[in-house]
Amino acid sequence: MVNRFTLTTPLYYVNDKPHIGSVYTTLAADAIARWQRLQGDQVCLITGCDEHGLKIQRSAEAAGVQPKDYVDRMASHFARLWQNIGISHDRFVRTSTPQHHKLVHEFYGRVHGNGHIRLGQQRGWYCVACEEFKDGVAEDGELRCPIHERPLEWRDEENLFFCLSHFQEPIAQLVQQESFIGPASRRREVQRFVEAGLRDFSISRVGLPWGIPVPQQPGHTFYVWFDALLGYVTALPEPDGPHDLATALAGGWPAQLHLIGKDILRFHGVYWPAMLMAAGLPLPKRVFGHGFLTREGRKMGKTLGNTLDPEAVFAKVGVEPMRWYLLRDIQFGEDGDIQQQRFVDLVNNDLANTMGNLVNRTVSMARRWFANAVPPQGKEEAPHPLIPMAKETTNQIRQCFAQQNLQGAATATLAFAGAINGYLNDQAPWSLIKDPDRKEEVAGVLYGVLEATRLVGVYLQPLVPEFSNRLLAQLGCATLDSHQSLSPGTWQQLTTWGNLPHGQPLPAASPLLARLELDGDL
RNA sequence: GGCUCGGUAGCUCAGCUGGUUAGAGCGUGGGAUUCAUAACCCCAAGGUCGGGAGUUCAAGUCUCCCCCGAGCCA
Repeated sequence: MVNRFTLTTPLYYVNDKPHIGSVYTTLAADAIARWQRLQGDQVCLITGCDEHGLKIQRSAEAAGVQPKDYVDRMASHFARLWQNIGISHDRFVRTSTPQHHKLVHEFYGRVHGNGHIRLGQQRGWYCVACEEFKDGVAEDGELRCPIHERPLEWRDEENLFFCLSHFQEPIAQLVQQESFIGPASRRREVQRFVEAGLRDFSISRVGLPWGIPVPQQPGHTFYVWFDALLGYVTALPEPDGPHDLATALAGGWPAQLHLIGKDILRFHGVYWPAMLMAAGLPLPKRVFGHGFLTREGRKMGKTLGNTLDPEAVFAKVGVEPMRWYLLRDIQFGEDGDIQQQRFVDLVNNDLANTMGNLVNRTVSMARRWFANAVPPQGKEEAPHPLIPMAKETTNQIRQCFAQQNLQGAATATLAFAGAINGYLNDQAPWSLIKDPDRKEEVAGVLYGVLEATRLVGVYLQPLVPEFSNRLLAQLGCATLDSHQSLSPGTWQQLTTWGNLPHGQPLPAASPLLARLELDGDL
């Protein structure tokens, strides 16, 4: 019985091309997905695009194209980027597809049938950029959205409302569970929001053609959020199979994990589970809201002109260095600052020096003194001194991934590599080898170091898969494909000491990663 | 205005239920070494733990007030 693990990134709003924040979420999700596959889980990593709403309709108008053409183009930017940087998603869902429409209708039918939809009047100031009604902004006569600093638009229209208030109690209980919202610091915020009392929210708009029509309500289309969240479910059925709720549910629902930015925590931690309750569907197990990225201490934004264009960054420094930097240096969940100098320092220190050079020096010695192959283990008088730390590291990494602590997994691996380097220096096989009588001892030392290094390569697979595979290949080992599920138990085997066969040929050493020399800005 | 989370070495941060000389990584300075990608290893300098008051035998760690930053809600 295989374990299923469905996880999602947000469905990115295609108002614009992908930005570094979306890349960050997606890289993290990819790392977790790869980890679960390595554990033998049947993983479904869902990403995609959210393509409806007034903002998109207007962007399309501004660009002088039909909304559908506009979103097609934007969605292709996302799809291509994920392809280019090796994201291992299993589904790429788009909310403007007929399959999605069908599912939204079916879902709405259930919620409506269960008595959680009512008609009401929505009056107020609306921010198109947020796609939300704002209240309490009319203090100084300046009717601007506090977030977008754009003028608000007055609305007075008949809307359908989702009766969020029906779920006050169950939602309060849900967000009280420690495991439901992570990290803990953000759970409290949501709790307070719920305690303040849940109010029904409108789920339809009138006069907005670019949206999914509401059944039996001519002129109404669904509010983007109501339709977008359902994309997670739409994504599940096989692309060429039937698209209905039953199939979707059987295909991996509920999700184990929704990975999102902290800005949309409320939608995922409150509105979404209530919607699912209203339809009588199972709830996701966990919602994790990570922090935002700044650059050199400042918010990134078009007005400041300090945004990082993902395509340009990856073209300049490659995927794996940026991936390592983001996952290793930023505590997942907290805000993080991208600093160019630190990026270069860490990539060079960690990837090129500590780990890359470790492989390089080790393989060189083994090849030189042991006929281009892995030496024998030598006399087995006592267990190898690196074994306890190897076991400890294996455990740490498992615990870290279970809590979305990607930084912890990265630094545990790094610490192990550091210990191997230290051990190597203490043993100084390059000195021992000068005494022909001690060659067997040297063999033991080098075998242990090569084997420990192999473990480093295995540990790195979910974090930096390409680098990991170059490392493993340098040791003559089979590479890993973390785009596919391993059979259960394989990870256990991979992380068992002694897996490296002696006599295995070692290819000539070449640097795993060249040190970065950045001139100019990222 | 209410609430939440932060303010610890130059930088990014660890420090659980209060208890020996406050830790790590990066950066900086020095040493050692040559197997290796001027890499690796070792050592050192550097902090009145935002400010103030209090509780306690003892506070970065608890209480109160204030200042600064980020955010949520009004």
